[in-house]
Amino acid sequence: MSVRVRFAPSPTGFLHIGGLRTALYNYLFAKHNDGECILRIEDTDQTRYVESAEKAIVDMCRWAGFDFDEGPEQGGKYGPYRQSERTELYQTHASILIENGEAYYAFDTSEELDRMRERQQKSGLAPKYDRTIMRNQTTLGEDETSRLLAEGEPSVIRLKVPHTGEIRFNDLVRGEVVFAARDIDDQILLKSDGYPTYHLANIVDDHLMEITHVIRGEEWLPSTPKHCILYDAFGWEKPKFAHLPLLLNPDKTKMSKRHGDVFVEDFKNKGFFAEALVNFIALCGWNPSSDREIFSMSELIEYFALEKVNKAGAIFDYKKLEWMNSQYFRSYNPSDLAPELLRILDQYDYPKVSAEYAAQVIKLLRERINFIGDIPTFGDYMFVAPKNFDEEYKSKHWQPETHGNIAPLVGMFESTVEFSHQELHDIVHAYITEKQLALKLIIHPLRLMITGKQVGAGMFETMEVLGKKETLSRMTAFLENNA
RNA sequence: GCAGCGUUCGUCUAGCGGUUAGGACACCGCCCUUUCACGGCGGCGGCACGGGUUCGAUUCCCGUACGCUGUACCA
Repeated sequence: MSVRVRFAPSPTGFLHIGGLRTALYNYLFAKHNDGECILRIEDTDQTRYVESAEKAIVDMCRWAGFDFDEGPEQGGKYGPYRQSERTELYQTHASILIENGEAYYAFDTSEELDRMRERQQKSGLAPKYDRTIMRNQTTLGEDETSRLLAEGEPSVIRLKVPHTGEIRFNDLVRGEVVFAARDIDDQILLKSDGYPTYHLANIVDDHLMEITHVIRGEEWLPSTPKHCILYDAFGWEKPKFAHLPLLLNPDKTKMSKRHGDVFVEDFKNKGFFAEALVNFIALCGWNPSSDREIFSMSELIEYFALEKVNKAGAIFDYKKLEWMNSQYFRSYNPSDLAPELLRILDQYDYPKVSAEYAAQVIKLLRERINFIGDIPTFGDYMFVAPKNFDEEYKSKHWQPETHGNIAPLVGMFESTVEFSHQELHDIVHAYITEKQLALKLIIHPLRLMITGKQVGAGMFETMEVLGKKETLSRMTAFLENNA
């Protein structure tokens, strides 16, 4: 049987980075096994529904470099892929459970439930629906239940959990997991608004869509026994389960907005490359037992194995992500990145530059920064002549005799043919040899005059990219006004 | 509270009874050098604790501690 997995997000907002990792692991597992990865939208909570969320989720997965084989957009023979379009399915399946005696109607109001939980907590008991004292099919009897239903009394359908023995299942990440049946709650399956809860919808859909492996976050581990009971109640075969470790904040709590960026959009906007982000989150909780850090998507697919997924949660190390981004930054062809730099440059007041020039600037500066988006600020002087000059740098390297040492160079640079870094290098070295000067007496003043800053790429390379005209104009202007 | 899960350098991790406990990020130092980086070299730094099992435990078992998640007519 072919592998079929699903990513089943709830469309309540932007895609969380942890959600992206869950989706990615599902995708990697599916592709590693030549199987299908399905997108299913779990929009059964009307109160939390966000219109644009579904598109945002799909867009971010595409940006990250993967897509789904079936889903609301692609379609497929197991559709529809939005749970809100499958409500009848859940209702008929809930009815089957009622008829089998595996589920029952309940009429309790939320106030009554609150009071029940309060009482239980006061007496030190775990809050749990007490089937024997509440207003439901078992306490009210069949006649009364039918009467209330006929009258349109608001009702829900609850799972009749067999409260003896234990529920055990094998988790592909954690091994055998055991729960005592007595601790499992009579979960609501169908809400009074007619929509299913996650638990019912999830099981019905996974079964009908022939999902073979349920790969989801660890937060679902405690409700998995309920799902097992449901599969049994329907008489269905269970899929294999794999619960992924959580992505954590630095304080080890579940990664959340309080501690900074958590949405994929945030990382995209911040300027991270999709490949770097994917590479990084793939390695948060999984490792192919290698000393390598950099993996392409196809390599991730090739090596991915659920057996190698870690059990413990992983703190999201932003610094390491930045490092990884810098690795990708340096590996790309500058020309391919030029259009993106041009787009970023549009937000600044600099004169327009060509794509070729942009590529040269990328090549020149990328080893010094982590983000392509840092270029306009770190390398502002590549786009506009400096207005301010680093005071500390100037006082350190511009001495009374510096003007005299530098001035002759203007003419020499003027007479170059190519203005290449090699040519500039040769000229300067010949000059300092003849004048018996240390290179630093020339190179730092040049950097100051031309860039205004004390940090940057190699000076001759910088001058070459800037070009003869611009370089000389900055030098003469500085000599006249600031020296 | 109850339940489940988890615990190797600060962080991500390798390890699946015998290793000088390996790599990466971060940090520190040195080298290179035209500043800053990159790169190279080196350093710092870890098996939560206590019992077993075993000739031998980071590794297997049981406790303890700590942490996390769950405990909704949310997913």
